[in-house]
Amino acid sequence: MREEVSQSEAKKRFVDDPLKLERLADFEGSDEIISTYTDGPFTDLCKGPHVPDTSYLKHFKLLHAAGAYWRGDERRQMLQRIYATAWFKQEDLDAYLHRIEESKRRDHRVLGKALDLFMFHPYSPGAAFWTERGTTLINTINEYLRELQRDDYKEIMTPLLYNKALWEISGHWGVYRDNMFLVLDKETGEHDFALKPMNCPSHHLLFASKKHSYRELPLRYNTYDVLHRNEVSGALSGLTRVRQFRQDDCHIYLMESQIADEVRRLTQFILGYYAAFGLTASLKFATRPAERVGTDEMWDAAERGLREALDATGLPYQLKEGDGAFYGPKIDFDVMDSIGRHWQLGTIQLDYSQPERFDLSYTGEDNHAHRPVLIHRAVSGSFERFIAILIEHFAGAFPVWLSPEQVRVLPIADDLAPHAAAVTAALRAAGIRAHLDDRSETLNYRIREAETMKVPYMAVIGKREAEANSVAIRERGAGKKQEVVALDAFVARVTNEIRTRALSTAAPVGAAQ
RNA sequence: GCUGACGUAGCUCAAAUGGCAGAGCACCUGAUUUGUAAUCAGGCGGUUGCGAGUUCGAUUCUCGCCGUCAGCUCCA
Repeated sequence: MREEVSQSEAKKRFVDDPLKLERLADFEGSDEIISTYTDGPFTDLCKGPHVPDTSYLKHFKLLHAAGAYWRGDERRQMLQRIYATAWFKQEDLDAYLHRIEESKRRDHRVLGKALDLFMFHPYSPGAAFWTERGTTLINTINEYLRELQRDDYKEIMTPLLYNKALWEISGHWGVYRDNMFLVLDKETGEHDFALKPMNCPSHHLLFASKKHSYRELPLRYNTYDVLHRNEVSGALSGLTRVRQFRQDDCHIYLMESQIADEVRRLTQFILGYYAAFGLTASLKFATRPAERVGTDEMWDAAERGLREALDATGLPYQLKEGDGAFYGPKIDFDVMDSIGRHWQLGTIQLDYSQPERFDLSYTGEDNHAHRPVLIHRAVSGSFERFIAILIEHFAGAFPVWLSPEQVRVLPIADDLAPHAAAVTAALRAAGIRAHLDDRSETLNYRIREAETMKVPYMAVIGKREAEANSVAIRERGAGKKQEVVALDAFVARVTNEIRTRALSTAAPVGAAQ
């Protein structure tokens, strides 16, 4: 039951509760309506709304308990917080719990170990070790990005370590030094160097190293360099929150008049990239935050430019007032995975500030120096986090083009191993990541292992197949349903799926006995 | 970083009230030659995360450190 009370009445009711009194004191003198809710013997101070009484909450489950700081301040006392979830219908509760279960089943930390993709070691907390299979996964994604960016982008590599003078120019030294890894310079005895936490300053140094004509713009530098951010230890979590990572980072130097066109291109580029993984994205437009650099005129121009560009794409987007970066407005890409979870991945950020700080310029048509506008762009965010999302999105069962191992060749008996080796070689020659498992284990054992490792295709080779130069294909998850096809046809089918980046395996290639 | 829980073989997990630490899988050896999700037998494998303290004795109790997890905070 809701009741609106006066300031003094509220104070009287919660006289034994110092925390509630503190909260009430915040409203002193304001016209905030103070409300309480009562259910049975329990009365709480709350803005609401609440359900009328707990009979509405028949379908609930307690989830977990944890400490939480009073008002989110780590210097304040810790309160016990109990998490629970409640739904109007049992089915809804079940569906929600099922989704939690499903998330657990797909946990990239568990699958990463089971599928032999990566590991962590206490000697380098927050930094992944990538196994051969995991490295293959990264490289495959990387190759795809390189292909997409081959024509219009200039891929560069810049140092990882910089003198603090650079970070003073960029402004990181003052505000973000605590989150940077500092390195001792033995000649000065000071921590004068730091590992880069982002790429932009180094890109600006390269840009500024020579004169640029307006004809070169937009100039797009992209990189996959390693970055380090010294996250607090308690924040680390699997691949989603790390200290060392790589971004598919890009900085675009351009004229104001080119913003709309560029943003449209970038948006299409990013959405197309997600689609290759079966991910759909929604767009968010974030405007000037309260704490920001630059003049209002600059922000007006930047927001107008970005907004017009966004409108020109014809795509729907959500407005997030005040959520922009301190140096400029941005478009964020919110991706939804196969079980309906949302992840913020890509971003397009307009920046008038850094070109100023780094005194960047290009020579215009009028033969005068002009300040370029800067766009920061990331597609996957970090590779580490993106791979974590992909692992959970696919539950480890990657489409063929992404799979670290695409085909496992299984001879039925030892005497077929030489032929199976030749088949493996033929698959590899066609650019297929194929492995031979000719251990003298039973066929069932080896099939089980290939299924467990989520290899998309098993090519079983018995006497009949060896004689006909065919393979008996078993598809991941398809059980006993096998299909015997000529080796050539199988090669054609797999290479085609790889080339087209098919998300699911193709329909049977038809008769090829 | 803060609060709490946890850390046992490569992995998943048992057990131990302070008194010789165990299984399955993996790995190795041998036998088996397999037609679509675990063949059989034997073997190897541990200062119970690290370091101190208490104790006749610590894997167990205490303290510190490292890491992981759940949250909080943070995320340029």
